This record gives sequence, structure tokens and C-alpha cells, in this order.
Amino acid sequence: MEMGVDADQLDAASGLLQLTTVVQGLYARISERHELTPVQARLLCVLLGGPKGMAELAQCFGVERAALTGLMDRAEKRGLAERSAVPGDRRALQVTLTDAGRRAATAFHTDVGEALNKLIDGLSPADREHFRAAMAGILSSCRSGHGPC
Amino acid sequence: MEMGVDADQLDAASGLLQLTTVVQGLYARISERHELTPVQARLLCVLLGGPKGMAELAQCFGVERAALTGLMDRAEKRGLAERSAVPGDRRALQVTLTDAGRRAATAFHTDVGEALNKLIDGLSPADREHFRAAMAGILSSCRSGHGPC
DNA sequence: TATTGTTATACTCTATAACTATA
DNA sequence: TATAGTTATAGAGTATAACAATA
Repeated sequence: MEMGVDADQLDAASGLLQLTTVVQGLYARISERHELTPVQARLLCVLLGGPKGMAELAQCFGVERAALTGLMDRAEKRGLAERSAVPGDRRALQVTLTDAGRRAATAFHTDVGEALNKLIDGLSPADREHFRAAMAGILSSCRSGHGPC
Repeated sequence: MEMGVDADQLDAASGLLQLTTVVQGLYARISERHELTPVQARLLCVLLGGPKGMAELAQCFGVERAALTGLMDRAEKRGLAERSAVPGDRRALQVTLTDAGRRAATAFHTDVGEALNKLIDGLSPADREHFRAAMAGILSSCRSGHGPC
């Protein structure tokens, strides 16, 4: 691997922490640019994968169902997502993106992807592929692959 | 590089996003275990590097000075950190850890380090070093190295 | 009884604007 | 005037507990 000359004296744990901070900051900055909070942006992106129930969204966000109510109240007030009845179950609600919500989600998602790709622009193609594979390995070992997210 | 068989079909941008989510979640879980919010935990860890002024902390957290007041009010109420006068400047305050705060910060920091190292446990030593160097390269290219954090 | 979603309440974190005191 | 920090106010996000309606 082609080592950057000043790319040392940083252990992996600190690197992960700092990298996380950078990505979080980037996500927050792009959210703001799209007039979204990071949580609202994430909500829209999850819904890009198709309609979801409230409980399903709560589980996927790792929050209580009650938190989703407020989240969706705000998303709905802004015309980005909607709650609608589910034919087979009169308790349940189905959350879907509005057209505006889908446009916002797509635009946001594109910008985040660009920014993240720019982040790894400095790596050589071989290093980039190593890095990608390492992340995939880490993720596959720590996520049991349960859930709709 | 030794490729995991199921470590594919994940692009680098998604990987970064998911890795960030995993690290955030891990950080939040450990914070909770130590009866800290993630932000309070981060505050203590920054103070482990030595006393800081309020404005300095605000800049380092990327928040307004007013937000630090509330943050420190809560940290002080819990006996984790203290504000004290600065000899040369009667406007300024110096924030330091209490003994309890230092113990909490150290214990938290240790646990986070362990968890993060466990995260990359599955990588071979060579892959781990590649990964570490790649992160260092990314970080050195995106942080101008300004600031006390 | 269990599940879906909501309401009520309280707390943390954050921004903005206006303020005090000091430099 | 500029800087350090605070107060007041508002809003987002979250948890807990209690509730309603449906399964």
C-alpha cells in the first residue's frame, strides 16, 4: 500500500472515532443545505426504500414508537411524508414519501454520496478497494442482518 | 488482501455511512452504560486533554457559546467538571475535570477504545494496518489541522 | 392479552438574540 | 469596539408512562 507520509501516529480506534465525526459533520452540513435536520434526512432516505409502518421505523431508528409520532408530525407538516391507513389492519399506519419528499430524499442522497466519494478521492484505486472491503468485513461481522434498514 | 466471501456488493459511500452509524451506536451505548449522554461523554474526553475555555470548547464542538453554558451547567451539577477563574482575564473561565470527572472520562475512554478495537478484530493484522493507514490518509486530507481537539 | 399508534410530561441539546462585564 | 460568558426563548429529538383502538 502506498503510505502517505503524514498518515501515521494514529491508532485505529482514534481513526474510527475521528472518521465518524467527519462523516457525521458532513451529513449534518448537507442536511442543513437541504433545509433538513439530520434525523429528518435519514427518515426520508429510509422511506426511499419503500413504505414502512411506524413501529418498523422506530425499530429501524432504534427509538421508541412515541418518538416516531413527533418525527412524523414534523415531516407531515412539511409535506415530505404521509401516514395512510393499511387495508388489512385498522391499527396500523403506513408511512410513504410525498412527491416533494421523494425529490428531497433523492437530492440529499445524491449529495451525500458525492461528498463521501470525495472523501476517499485521495486514495489510490487499490487502496480504495481495500478500504471498501475492510468496511464491508467489519459491517458484516457486527450486524446480524436483522431489520428493514 | 484476504477477502471475506460476503464482504461485497457494498459501495464505499454506503459503507462509510453504515460504519458511522455503527460507531455512533456503540458510542451511545457505552455512554449510557456509564450514565452519560454522548455529548457529556465527549465533553469529558476533550477535557482529558487539559483545561479549556468555554469559547474554545464551543469551537471544538462546533456549537454556539450559549450551548456550552447549558452543557457545563449539567456537567457541573453532576460534579464532573468545574468552571474556575482565569488569573489574567477576568472575563474568561477555565473548565477542568473534577476527580470524579476524570475517573468517568478515563473509564469511558477505555471502554470505547476496547469496543472499537473489537470492531476491527476480524481483520487480519495486515488488513488492519491497511485500514488504519487509509483512515489516517482520509483524515489528514480533510482536516486542516486547526483547533484544539 | 398483545400490538399499533398516540398523548402527556420531562429532559437534553441546539440556535438566535439580547445582555453584562471585561479587554 | 471586540471578546467571554450568560440569560431568555424556541424548537428538535428522545424517554417514560398511561392511554385508545384493534387484533
